[in-house]
Amino acid sequence: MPDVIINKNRFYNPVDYILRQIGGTWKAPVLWRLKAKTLRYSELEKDIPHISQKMLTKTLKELESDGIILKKTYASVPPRTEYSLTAKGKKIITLVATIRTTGLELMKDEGIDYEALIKEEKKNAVKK
Amino acid sequence: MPDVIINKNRFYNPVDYILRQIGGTWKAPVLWRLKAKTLRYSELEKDIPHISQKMLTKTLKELESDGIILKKTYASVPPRTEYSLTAKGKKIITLVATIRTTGLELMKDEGIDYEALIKEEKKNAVKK
DNA sequence: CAGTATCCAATATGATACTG
DNA sequence: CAGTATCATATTGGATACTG
Repeated sequence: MPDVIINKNRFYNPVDYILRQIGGTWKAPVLWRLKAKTLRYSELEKDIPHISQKMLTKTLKELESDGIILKKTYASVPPRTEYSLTAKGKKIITLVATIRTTGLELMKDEGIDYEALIKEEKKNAVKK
Repeated sequence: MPDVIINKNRFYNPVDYILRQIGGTWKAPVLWRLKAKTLRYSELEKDIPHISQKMLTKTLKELESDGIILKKTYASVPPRTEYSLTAKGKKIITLVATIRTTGLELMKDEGIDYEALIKEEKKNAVKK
């Protein structure tokens, strides 16, 4: 498999090319929440468990510079910023969904019904 | 999305669960070569560009401990070791193939025909 | 609200030398 | 042949304090 240079970056193969854009801990959680809607910085921060402010900022910057999300800033007071998927982002979210499905399957092989856990979580959130 | 603990490891979501097993630079290149055949350590090392001996060893260990590949050692002289995909590995290679396909598509969007590059490389290898 | 800046620990990767 | 061991660097991620 030959190397390829795209935008001054060297990739070893097509999987490398994808994983450098959506790999790591935080890309997928952000993209997943932007799947169907535009969200503000603070909404993403509130909705993604464990993410630090630094990692959210960094992740958003990289996704934007890779052309996967679009950032819109409104010069209101206080300032407002909204993030949404680009056309490329919409292609990529399909892949994320596939990875997620395989994850659910392999978890099931380990005896874990993850989607049931999500329902549980929602129920408890409502109770509160 | 709730956390999940599998084999003493905490995962944030199903994508995290998958990427911790096949993410990074070297998992996919190794798996891709084991897709249809059993290979020896030295064959993998020869066939994967840029990989260091240390990273190959580490990658093989992690894939084995995650139940994705099987290691067979033959006590001949000199010793021989063969690696192959497990049932779980075969499920995972399907996903790797999908990631690869998306990678090829996005590369094409950047104006790069990666599969043509592979053919070129093969031709040059034969000429030599 | 939407970030920067700084310090720190852990992990990923590479380079080189050595071994049962 | 199939690895270990060691040293070094870069990147990832967390914690905390600060800002237009």
